Amino acid sequence: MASFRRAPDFDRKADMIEATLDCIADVGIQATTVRAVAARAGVSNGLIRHHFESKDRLITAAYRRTIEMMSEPMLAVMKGPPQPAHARLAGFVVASLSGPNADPRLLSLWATFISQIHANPHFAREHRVGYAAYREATEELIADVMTAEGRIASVQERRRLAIAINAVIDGLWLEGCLSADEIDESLQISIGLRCVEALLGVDLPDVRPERKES
Amino acid sequence: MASFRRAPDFDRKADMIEATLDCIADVGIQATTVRAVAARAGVSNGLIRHHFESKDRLITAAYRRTIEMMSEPMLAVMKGPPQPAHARLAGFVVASLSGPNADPRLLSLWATFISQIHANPHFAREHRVGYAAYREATEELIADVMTAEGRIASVQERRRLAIAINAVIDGLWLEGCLSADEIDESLQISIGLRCVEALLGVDLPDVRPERKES
DNA sequence: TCGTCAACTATGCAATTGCATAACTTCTAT
DNA sequence: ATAGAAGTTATGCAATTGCATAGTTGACGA
Repeated sequence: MASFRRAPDFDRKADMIEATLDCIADVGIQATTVRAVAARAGVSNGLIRHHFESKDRLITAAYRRTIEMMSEPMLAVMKGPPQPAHARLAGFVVASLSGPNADPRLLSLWATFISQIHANPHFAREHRVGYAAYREATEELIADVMTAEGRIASVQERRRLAIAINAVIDGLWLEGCLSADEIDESLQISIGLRCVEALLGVDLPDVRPERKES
Repeated sequence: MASFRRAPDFDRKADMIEATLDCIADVGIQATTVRAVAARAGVSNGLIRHHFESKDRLITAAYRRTIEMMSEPMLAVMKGPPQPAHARLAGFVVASLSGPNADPRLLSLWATFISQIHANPHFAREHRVGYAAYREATEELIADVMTAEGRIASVQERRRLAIAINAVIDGLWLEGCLSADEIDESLQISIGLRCVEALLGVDLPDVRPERKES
């Protein structure tokens, strides 16, 4: 029979998940069949079934990976080098609206999963968990800024602000991805920063998006 | 053969589009087959093919209908009774975040189509046209407010503001629909109004969401 | 009344799809 | 070495799906 090479070092499961995401982003969820994913991953279709209990599990894994990608800016800010609170918040805004996050491909993926949230309990779970963590992190950022300002915000107030700020960032991200060819990225960023400043009643430092290492 | 009733009065094509939307919102785009739609519409599956050139056309028609629904608040404000500019803008914000627009079902539909925009040229077209009209209307609202304030905004400035305001509203809408059971609608509205005020540097009148006639 | 056209149903088919199964290959522990 | 476990391929099947086709029914003008 045909020969093959094993891939014990780099995880082939991750390859398949990546192929799934490519497939969904390129041709949509409907055309994302087990065979199509297998072809992209360069493996036989049987192998997918070997690594994933079912197609649904594969797609769910792809969703989890998407959430992971989208949470990266937040994680980078939270776990990065210590910074003043204001700079951290500004950095979060910038990272959310530029770099890998500003990719239309990511929007396609996100929209695909969001659209199925209420039709697929697995998705609903992944979403709930991911979003809660996201909002809590935002609340923490806000609380730090408030503390640095010498102000005190109640729990409700912090939550309200977190909702508002997340909404603004999400909306700008959405618009930026949807018309990536028309809308200037740095414009989105400055709008985002200005909105956050207005919502919190603070001044944020001018942060430039980091240049990616080539 | 089985008997049937003709429906010349009310448009059966619209019925099928509605059934398609129900189907997509309920069970997702993948489970939205011609047969499933036909069953929901209470017709034979052959009839769908009779009225629509292909399944793709049916889905595209459903997308157009969705855009139509989402544009309704804007249309209502633009074509409604004459109001002061500030009230019109406020009314637009409120209508966008409450009433039929705050329905999670609408989010599912929107996300479904958005996710396929770049995989389906028909969708891309529908989206581009619909969104351009939407942003232009927002720009008009903004220009009117500026005029009423005795201020003058350049074309670039108006466009920038329209992008920002649309982003804020979209983001709040998104968040509201995604966690409709956790987030208070009137809170979203007040956040939206406050953001718009901050972005434009104006005060908006306090507008309550209109009670729908029962 | 009757013919004719559009609305509508019923049925079938070729292609696709998720999944199962069996066979083969590589790796690793002993 | 060697056996067994795990990775991998190839193949097949039952179910589904979009679409085509043929036939049936109702509306309506002449």
